[in-house]
Amino acid sequence: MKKIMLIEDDADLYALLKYNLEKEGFQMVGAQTGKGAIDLCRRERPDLILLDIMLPDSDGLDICKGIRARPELAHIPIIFLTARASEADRIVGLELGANDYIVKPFFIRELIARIKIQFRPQSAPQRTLKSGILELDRSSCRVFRDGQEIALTATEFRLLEFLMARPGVVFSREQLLDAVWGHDRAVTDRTVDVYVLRLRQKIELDSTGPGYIRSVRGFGYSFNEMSQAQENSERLASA
Amino acid sequence: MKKIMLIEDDADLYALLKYNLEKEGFQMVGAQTGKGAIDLCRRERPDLILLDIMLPDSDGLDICKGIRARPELAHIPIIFLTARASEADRIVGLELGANDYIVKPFFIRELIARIKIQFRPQSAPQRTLKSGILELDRSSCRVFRDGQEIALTATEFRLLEFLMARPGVVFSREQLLDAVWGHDRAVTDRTVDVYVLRLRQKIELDSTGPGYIRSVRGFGYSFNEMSQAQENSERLASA
DNA sequence: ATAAGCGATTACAAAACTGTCAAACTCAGG
DNA sequence: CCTGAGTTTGACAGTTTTGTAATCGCTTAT
Repeated sequence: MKKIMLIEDDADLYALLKYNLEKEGFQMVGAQTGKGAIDLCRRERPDLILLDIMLPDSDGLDICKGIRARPELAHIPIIFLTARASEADRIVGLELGANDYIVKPFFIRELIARIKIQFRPQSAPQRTLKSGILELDRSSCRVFRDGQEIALTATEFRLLEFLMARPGVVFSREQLLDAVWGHDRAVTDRTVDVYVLRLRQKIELDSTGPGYIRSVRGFGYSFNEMSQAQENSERLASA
Repeated sequence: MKKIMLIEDDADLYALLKYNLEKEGFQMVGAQTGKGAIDLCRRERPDLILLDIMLPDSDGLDICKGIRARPELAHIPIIFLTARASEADRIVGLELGANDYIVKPFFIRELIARIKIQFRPQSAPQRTLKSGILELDRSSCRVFRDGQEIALTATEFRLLEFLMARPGVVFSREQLLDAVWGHDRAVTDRTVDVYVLRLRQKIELDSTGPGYIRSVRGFGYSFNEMSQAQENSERLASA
């Protein structure tokens, strides 16, 4: 459960937000004053801070700055809630390290949606390609079969990566040369055959039956799409 | 340099945004139509998408859904630009996976600030990086192996810092030059080899077997991810 | 059945890559 | 101005990777 710290001096708005956000499943802690907000933060370690800019005793912008300056708190997302709608106010707020800036009056449901965005795991760009027990990790340039690393050369890796990223699609030798070797390269298309062979020798479990790479007579090659059933049976075969 | 894709049918607004964002240092690509936006995305691989919701030929919400549905594009942040200001519209947009929702008319500078938020590294950089008995302290610019300080030069330190902060990820010599030496620097990529050599001489325990820095033939170098088991055995070996 | 066409396989020489070394260069401080 | 640490380049050798040609073997069409 996520813990949200709410710093807001208007008692009505404070209560309204507390009620609605608790109903949404958040754990709320907070203060109606800016004094000691950073210490409170250090004690409570909230997952997000909702911060009013105009507080009676201190400036929300200063609190934001203070939080961003402490390494142990700096990562906490901050959302400003404020009536200051001028361009300058917005820019300052956002450039001070806030993650969002919501102008009063606002819709509660929009606030909730924007809070959830902060908690949304921003999915990393697809790191790994998987098919059955075969796994290709783009960032580390490694390939695993059933958890065991398979050593591939750079060209082999790029070819496999290209095909695995587009399962089922058939590519001519020329297309593969363009994609993997580069448009300018002057390379015989028979070269592709050799690399497909080398890949097969390294990644296929056995030479009987259809494997990962499919030859399409007269057209080229493709990476075999695997149905769930096939994937399962293969996983068994390797065990 | 970050690449932004702008999909906006209003020619005036399109030109205005293109001009201002290019001035801000972003590389702009775009379309004034929603048709084929996803294909364009796949080709261009932008780092962020600015998306008008009301397009003459298609719905921005559908485009957003389509992008979130493709694994290779799903990670790209999307900011909606729209005149639809109703609560329902905002909620739908945000819950569809958009990262921000800006209502027209808006301030260009606010848009820029909100774009920069998307590019901001979300988690605070760690003060110290550790891997096995190797420890790098960013604030004091020092490196320790098993508590014992290792003297590194500034460039050696930056290279090690860059690699240690991204364990397992392979970088080409060119990427390393960009990151450690700076984009402008005119330096041969053989320089990287020499620094890797020197780093290895300084930080590796012995020259047998794989150490901290992995050479990936044909690609570049990476810092070896260490499993807990490896870390422990290494700690023993050094004791 | 036969020939033609195409993919699979093998072997080999050329090219590329990395680790290493030593020399040249830069630049700040004494 | 000299010195020395830090940086960069070029060269070299050992190894791996790469592309090609030649051959084999299967499939298809005649």
